Amino acid sequence: MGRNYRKKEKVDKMKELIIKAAIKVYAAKGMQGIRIADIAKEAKVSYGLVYHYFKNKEDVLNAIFSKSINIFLKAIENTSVQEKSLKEKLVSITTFLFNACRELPEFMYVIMFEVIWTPKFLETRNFITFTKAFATFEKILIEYKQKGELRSDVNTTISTYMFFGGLEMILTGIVLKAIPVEKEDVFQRLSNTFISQYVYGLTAIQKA
Amino acid sequence: MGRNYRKKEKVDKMKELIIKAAIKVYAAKGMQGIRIADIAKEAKVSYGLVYHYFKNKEDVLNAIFSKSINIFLKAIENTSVQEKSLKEKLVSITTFLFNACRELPEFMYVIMFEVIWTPKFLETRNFITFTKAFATFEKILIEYKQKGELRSDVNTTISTYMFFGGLEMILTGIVLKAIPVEKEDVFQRLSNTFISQYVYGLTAIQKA
Amino acid sequence: MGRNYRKKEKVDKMKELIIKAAIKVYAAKGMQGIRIADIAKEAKVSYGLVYHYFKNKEDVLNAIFSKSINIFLKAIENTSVQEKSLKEKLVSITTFLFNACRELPEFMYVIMFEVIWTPKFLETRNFITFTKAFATFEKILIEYKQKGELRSDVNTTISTYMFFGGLEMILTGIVLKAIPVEKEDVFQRLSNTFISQYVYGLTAIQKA
Amino acid sequence: MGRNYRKKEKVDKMKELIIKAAIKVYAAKGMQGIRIADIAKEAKVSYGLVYHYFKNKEDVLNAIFSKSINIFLKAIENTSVQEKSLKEKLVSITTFLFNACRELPEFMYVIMFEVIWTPKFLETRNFITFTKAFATFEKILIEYKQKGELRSDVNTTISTYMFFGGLEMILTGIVLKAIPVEKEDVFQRLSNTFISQYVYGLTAIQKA
DNA sequence: AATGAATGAGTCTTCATTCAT
DNA sequence: TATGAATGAAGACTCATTCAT
Repeated sequence: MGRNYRKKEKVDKMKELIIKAAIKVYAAKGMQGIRIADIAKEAKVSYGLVYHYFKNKEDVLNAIFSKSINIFLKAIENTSVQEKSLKEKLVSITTFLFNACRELPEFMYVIMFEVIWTPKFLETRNFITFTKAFATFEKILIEYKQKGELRSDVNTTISTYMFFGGLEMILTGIVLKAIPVEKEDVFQRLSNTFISQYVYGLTAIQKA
Repeated sequence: MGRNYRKKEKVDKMKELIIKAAIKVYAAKGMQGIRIADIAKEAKVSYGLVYHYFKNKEDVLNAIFSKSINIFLKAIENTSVQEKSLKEKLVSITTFLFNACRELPEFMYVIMFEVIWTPKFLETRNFITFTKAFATFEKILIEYKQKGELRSDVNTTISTYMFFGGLEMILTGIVLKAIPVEKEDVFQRLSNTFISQYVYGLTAIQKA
Repeated sequence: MGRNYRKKEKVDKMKELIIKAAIKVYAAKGMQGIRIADIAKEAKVSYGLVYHYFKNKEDVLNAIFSKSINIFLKAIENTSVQEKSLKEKLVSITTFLFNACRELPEFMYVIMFEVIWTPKFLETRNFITFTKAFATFEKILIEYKQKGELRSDVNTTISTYMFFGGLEMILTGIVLKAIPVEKEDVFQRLSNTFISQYVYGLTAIQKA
Repeated sequence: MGRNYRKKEKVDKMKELIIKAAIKVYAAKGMQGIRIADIAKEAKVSYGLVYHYFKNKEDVLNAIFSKSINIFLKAIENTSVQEKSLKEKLVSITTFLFNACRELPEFMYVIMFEVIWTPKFLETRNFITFTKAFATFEKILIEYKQKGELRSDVNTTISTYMFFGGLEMILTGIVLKAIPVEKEDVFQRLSNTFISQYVYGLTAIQKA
């Protein structure tokens, strides 16, 4: 049992190694450009070895996605269970993702870019995973709407899509350097600005 | 001259035919799956002919993008010159894109999905095209902010990204049927809901 | 009859035009690189027209060869019938080819380079044409050998091959600019040197 | 180290195998006709493997040339360092090439035919390689000319070109069976005849 | 476990040739 | 006669995947 445990640990470590390399390649070359040979090179193993740990290329791609999406899911799920005001929850998610964008840009790249929208992926459980994340978020909105803290005409589904869509686009802008981020504190300010705009939209009382 | 005119017309017609076919294939199979042979089949021409009108595969891909992105750009540019209230302008753009989504779903697919975010494209002028569209939109916001119609702490850049990000995500949801649209009038309602949420965010006076 | 004559004249003129263009392309790109489209472009006609005047590509290639080789053959045949000393005859041929090399470098290129040695051509009558040229030259040597003007151990076949081989290599050197020819008169000197070496050999001290 | 040595040995052996096959195909079909698929078939490997050992077709072609030309270069270089009379040196080179022609006809084919004269090759270092070979040979002539053993009006450059041009043409004639060689000893006689003609020229009665 | 040699299906791309106008 | 649009066979090249060592 101890031996098997060790073995499994080794396997996981190798898988991890390969996935990390794969994500790097992915971020650099995109869905089209990703090649098993490049992943192996990046991971400094032979490409034959990749097939020891993964069934085939699609299996690697799925692993990339799973690994990346989990960061994203964790951010939302952790938030939803903590007792906080709506704004605090949004700040929590947003901050998490902004930080991830700074610290794990490659992972964010994967989340934001192609994998998500590739037809192949849309047909599989990956899309379902994403849908779940959206649903988890929407539950938060629904809860606060029922409490009467949101305008009654807010459509929680639309608002959910706007949240992630807006956030994704901003993060994209940052990753692509279309939105410049010279200093560390700019992240904080961008995050605040985003949330203000979003929350006002949800809660505001129409100007008379 | 008349002859040359006719000829150019014919060439354009053929290019159009091939691009349309390419977009269909693209929407169906994605960036990875697109093959010259399929495009030719879809267009009901030989694949040799594709090379008569386009230099190579990348050239076709660029044409797909140009054609698609233009729909998007037109919507924004037309709007910016017309004299309307901010909300009217947003309605104009949004309505246009919602309609496009219904009437030309394949084009919208291309705009929203992979092409945009493929590393190759991000390196080229395509990203610049996008950036321009964003800048055009931001000008509208800046104008109204200067008129004092927006909250003073609105960051027009962030708001621009939120507009397109949110809109894109909703349209994506619709295209992927994650957001159901049974009846025609639902489009109108979704559009209104989106704009309300967005405009309140921009203009609202904080609840006391 | 007059009409047909005119017509034939026109056809020949067009064929000539195309062959000349073909030779240029050939000299520039070699056997591998030659394309009907390039020939047509060089001749400033449509590539469809090439097929009016030639059955197919091979037909054009054969025409290139025939046209080029004829220059070569003429030089030898004209010489052989004129009453001259051996050396005069050799001078005549050599001078002619040196001049051709200067005035029609592209034709010489074709003669000297690939066409001749391409397996396809070696199988056809082209090789025979060449063999005939050699035989014509050898007859001259045989004649003078019988007159006792050549050493008795001269092998006329070998000497024939040496003549054309040596001459070809020198012309090649000139065409490829490995042998520099700054001034016009260098041609004459090279020609003389070649013939001296051919007729008298290398050695300073003559056998008694 | 032992392992790496073995590995490199294996790689070289495979490259050798493929080049040999390529030369055979080349000799049979010429520059135009050579196809990776045929090389692979001839070598009894998959064509994918050819790309394992060579970057692309051109790389294979270059290898063919390098391999072939080396035989030729060795013959000249070895000769130049050995202390012998001029005639002995010429015999040495000639004999070597005549033997090569008999024993490795395909290599000789490559040396003599297309590769050398293909524009692509003429632009690259291949032509330089050839030029070097010629220069090496010319040095021998220069040396003997300075010793006063050659006629003072001998142009060593021209004589060099004549040597290789003549030799090449004879070997070509043999390879193409235009010069018949029924028995082994004919080679020797041809070789002697060639050298005599080269050294002593054609003429029976020497100029005083 | 690890390597990378070997395979070959899948695609892009070129270009000779045909044919409608 | 002249054009060039249209065709598709041919071949280079890539790369996921297998397998012997």
